[in-house]
Amino acid sequence: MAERKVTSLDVAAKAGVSQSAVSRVFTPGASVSKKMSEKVRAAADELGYRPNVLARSLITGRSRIIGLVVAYLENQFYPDALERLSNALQEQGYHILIFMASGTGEGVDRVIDELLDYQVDGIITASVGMTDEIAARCDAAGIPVVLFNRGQEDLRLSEVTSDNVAGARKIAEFLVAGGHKRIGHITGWTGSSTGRDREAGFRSGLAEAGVEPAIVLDGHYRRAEAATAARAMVEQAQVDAIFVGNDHMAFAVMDELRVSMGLSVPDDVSIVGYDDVPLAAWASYQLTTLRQPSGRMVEATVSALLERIAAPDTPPRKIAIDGPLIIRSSAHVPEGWA
Amino acid sequence: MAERKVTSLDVAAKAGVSQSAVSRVFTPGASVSKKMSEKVRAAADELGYRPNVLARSLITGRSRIIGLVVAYLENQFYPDALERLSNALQEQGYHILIFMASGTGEGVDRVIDELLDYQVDGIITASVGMTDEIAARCDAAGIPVVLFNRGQEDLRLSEVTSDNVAGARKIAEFLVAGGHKRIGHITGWTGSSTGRDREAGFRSGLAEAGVEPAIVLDGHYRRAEAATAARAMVEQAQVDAIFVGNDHMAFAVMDELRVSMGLSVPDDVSIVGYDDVPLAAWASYQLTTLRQPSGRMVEATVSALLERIAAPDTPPRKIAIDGPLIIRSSAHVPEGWA
DNA sequence: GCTGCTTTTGCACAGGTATGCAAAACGGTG
DNA sequence: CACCGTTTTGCATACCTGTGCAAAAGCAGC
Repeated sequence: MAERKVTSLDVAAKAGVSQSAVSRVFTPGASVSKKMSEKVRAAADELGYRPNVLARSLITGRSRIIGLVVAYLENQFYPDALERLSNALQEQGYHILIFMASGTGEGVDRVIDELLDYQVDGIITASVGMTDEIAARCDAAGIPVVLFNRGQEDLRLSEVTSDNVAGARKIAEFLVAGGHKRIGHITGWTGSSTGRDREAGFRSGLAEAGVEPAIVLDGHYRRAEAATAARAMVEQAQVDAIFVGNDHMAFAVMDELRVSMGLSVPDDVSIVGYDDVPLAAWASYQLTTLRQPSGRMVEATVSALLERIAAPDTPPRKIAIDGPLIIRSSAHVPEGWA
Repeated sequence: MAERKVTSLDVAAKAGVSQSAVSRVFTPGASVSKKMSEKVRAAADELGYRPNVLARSLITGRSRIIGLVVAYLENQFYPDALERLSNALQEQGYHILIFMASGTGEGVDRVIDELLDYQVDGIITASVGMTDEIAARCDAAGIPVVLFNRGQEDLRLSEVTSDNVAGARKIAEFLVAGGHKRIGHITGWTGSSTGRDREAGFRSGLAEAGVEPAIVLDGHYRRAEAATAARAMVEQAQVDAIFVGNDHMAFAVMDELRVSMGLSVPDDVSIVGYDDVPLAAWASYQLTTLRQPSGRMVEATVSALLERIAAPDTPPRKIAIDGPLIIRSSAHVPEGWA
């Protein structure tokens, strides 16, 4: 009952030609006469033949598989990016082998090893870093890596982020112009480049206006910690505005302030996020936030990756894409900023 | 500069043994002496050797890759399920090749063909159906398929859903007990089994209490259509409660009613959803909803799939898992239901 | 029909691994 | 040491395809 797999040899026999002829018919750009092509395709269709991609990769050395490592999908930014990435790569004939790396460090390395076992043509990590050792491994194996939404000093790795420093600076200007006097910041995880860059940009933006942040707490990109931090900021530091390190946390902050504490956003406290995930535009939140242009970030990621797959000698690229501030109603809007 | 890939032959040469010995050392359950194992592993470590999974699958006929087809990731239920699926399969040594099939029908078939090209060991589709033809193809190729959160009459396909009929009936009872007189229903897409089953269960639950739905409109599982439908229900049919076909649409409905129309939920209109995605528990929504136990659904999906991979003669299974009604504050709570 | 040129085809091999089978090594007993 | 039963090892082959090379076929012109 287990139907034997139909191979190119079966097709060749049926069509009365050689196996290599069959192979050529299914290899774009190979030399085949029209008559041969028709004969072979007819036989193939009849038998239901399709080339075995795995066997093909074994000989070409290209699997057309891209490994994707992602930490968690709770933050809507990542499923959104995943969907775009998958579509973009599918269009180029590549496919995504997906791995969850819940932890950082240890777990990630094991996961990347498994990816390499699958002979992937390239690796994308979403908001996940790599150890030096594993970066060296990928480099030695000739497999290009692109960090998506995460930076790392390593020169062997490409990276695509938004311009976090400039973006956060823009937010600082916006809040200062809004007349806020006591401004707090809930950082993303300070162990991540995005978290650090946004904090740095924000501080420098404030400093330019001669302002100090009233209070800065680490939110670790987690809802619960962000909510706790927000409460502390209001109760202990009397902030009138908070820049939250990403939208995902900002929603928790808004919930905590409005629902649990009975405050008004933005009348009592202005909230600004970072990412502009789809949720930010929902009527319940109307979050003012800095947009990470995920469409363009994905484009850049894909082209940086494919470029290095096609020409391995191309040096890795570090790309930072600028994004606009999307003004909604979670923060007081200064004159002339509408 | 392109480092040659290190193969089992290289390791064999270095360790002074045969290639088959190396293979056996890396094949669990093969006959190898302790000394041999140590010698080979030492050489392998030194060279950085890891078995080529693709070459292995070519000969074993098992790729340890599972194909996952998913329509869209905007509804939080799916990223959540994807994360669980990936973790569960990873634990069993399987990995996920992911495909987006935005459209239905035509597009899905092409995508599944591509999956088959990759010699996947099994296929999971999330909220995506299959044509007869492609189901036959998978069956002929001996590749088990599990429909996740979607039913289909086809006997060759396994399926795992929540018990949509019973769940929706529970919701009907709840709303009737709550004293609602004019109850509306925004269906999920009526072209899907989940949409139809929920509608049927809901209608039968109402009927049992001698109640007719005041109005039923198709929301197509889309936010915009659900919002429009909700407005129509209130303005034209004066409903005092709406059962919305899934949480994803329910959030849009709540936004429309509360923010755009200035109504109170649940004082003016009670809202009940279906899924219990994480968002439903957020303070801004506090959505009363029927929980689809995604943890157990994923477990069932994985075991149904692996079971058929291990023993191809096992018949496909149709599994419907019961879920509890999670009572929060988006709907009036009848006496004794707390 | 013959020559020279271009296109098409077949042959044979390679890519990296797992596995059946037979030969070799091992270990214990008399 | 010879014997026999059990492990362990190596040899050879298979999995399915792409591709370099040489042979064959096609074609145009005389």
